[in-house]
Amino acid sequence: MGQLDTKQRILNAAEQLFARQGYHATSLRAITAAAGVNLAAVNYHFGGKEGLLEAVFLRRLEPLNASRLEQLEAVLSAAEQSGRIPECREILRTFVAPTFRLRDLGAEAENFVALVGRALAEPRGVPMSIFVRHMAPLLERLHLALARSLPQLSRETLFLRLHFLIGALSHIMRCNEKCMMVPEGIEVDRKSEELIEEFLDFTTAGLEATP
Amino acid sequence: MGQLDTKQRILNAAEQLFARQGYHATSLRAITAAAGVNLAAVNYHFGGKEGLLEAVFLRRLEPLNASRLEQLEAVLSAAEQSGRIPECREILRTFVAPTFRLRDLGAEAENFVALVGRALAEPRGVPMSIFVRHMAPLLERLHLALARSLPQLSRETLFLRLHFLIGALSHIMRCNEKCMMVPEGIEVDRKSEELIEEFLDFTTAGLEATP
DNA sequence: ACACGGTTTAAACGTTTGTTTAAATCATGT
DNA sequence: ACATGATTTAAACAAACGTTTAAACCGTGT
Repeated sequence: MGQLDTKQRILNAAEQLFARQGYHATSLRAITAAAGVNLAAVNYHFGGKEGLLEAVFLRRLEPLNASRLEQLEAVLSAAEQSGRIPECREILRTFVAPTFRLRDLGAEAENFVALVGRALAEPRGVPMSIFVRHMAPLLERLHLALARSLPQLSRETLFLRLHFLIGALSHIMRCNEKCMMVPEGIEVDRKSEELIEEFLDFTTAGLEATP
Repeated sequence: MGQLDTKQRILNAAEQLFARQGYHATSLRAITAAAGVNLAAVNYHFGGKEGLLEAVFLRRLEPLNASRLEQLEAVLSAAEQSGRIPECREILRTFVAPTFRLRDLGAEAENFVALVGRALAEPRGVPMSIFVRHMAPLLERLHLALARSLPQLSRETLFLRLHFLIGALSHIMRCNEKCMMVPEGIEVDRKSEELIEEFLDFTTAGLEATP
């Protein structure tokens, strides 16, 4: 009990601080103080700062990617059974929707959303490499599915557009509140489902644009 | 001569290291060592690490934004004189093209491109706040111009889509080389002008999508 | 009651951080 | 040639970093 409790409290505190300040700018002392545990607990339970970051990622990324993969395969096989080419928008939805829906799981998960969004932007190194290691298989699967859904695009163009999409997604994910400079009197607190459709409007149009 | 030389060498080294490792992960000792100057020179010439970062930004951001603003006003007034509504793609081009063209100015400017791309992603704090301070006026101007060019969009939707665009831009700017995980045998070394058009294809289609 | 392995604790480890100091060096104008 | 102000230098500063240590603590099974 004590063990799980301590580990969980460290994970929660680290998730919040990593998301808000970044990996390098967050000290173990700040994390353990916020978690109310001893400084050495991080090295005892996670082997060090780097192991802690990986654990923070894994805790939520594993079920998230499992959900994404499951939905993707469902869309693909449903299309295949009815002899259709799967729609680009539906493929994207399997990747995008679980991400946005994380925000509805409470403030803790929202921190994770910002953290993931930031991992794609942090300098090459620890956070990026850890994240890529756990995302690469899913991304390759997605790339392949999109290539079949958009045969008119060259592989290079599709690859570029997929990265435009990833950039847009990671940016909007790390700007959960008023991080972005809103010009004046604009309400940006959309429901997650609305946000998903807004995002799909933009990105499917971009992906399907005639080259 | 000695002064300018020292300041310039510090700026170049800082630009490169900040871009590659991030602000917090780069030490003044690494910068001064790479620049071949004394450690104290940073505090003497720039007042500290934060002042150095601001100087790195300002050196290139000022002429860059001046160029962007000049082109934007040119497009707007040309459209107004001929009684047309300025095209969305041309408005975007004034903002996007000078950014991509920086990559043709040599490896040094390329580091700056990555640095700017990263500033939009770094944790809230020093780099982000410095960057926003120098970008806000231009972004408001751009937002206004797009609102006129896309009257069918609600202010909230336009605002969201503009952020999708900024996210895509900053992402592709910080992934200059093989930072992104390319699946297999895909050549992504596009010429800047090709990249601009690819980016405009994607983002104009996204912005103009029917809501 | 006792012993034992897992856990927590306080303290210290050696490094590295950004910044400061005071002396040395340089360039420049008279 | 000399004096003056700007620049560079080496050295040191306190503070904070991630990590390690050894002792104290805890619950559990015998």
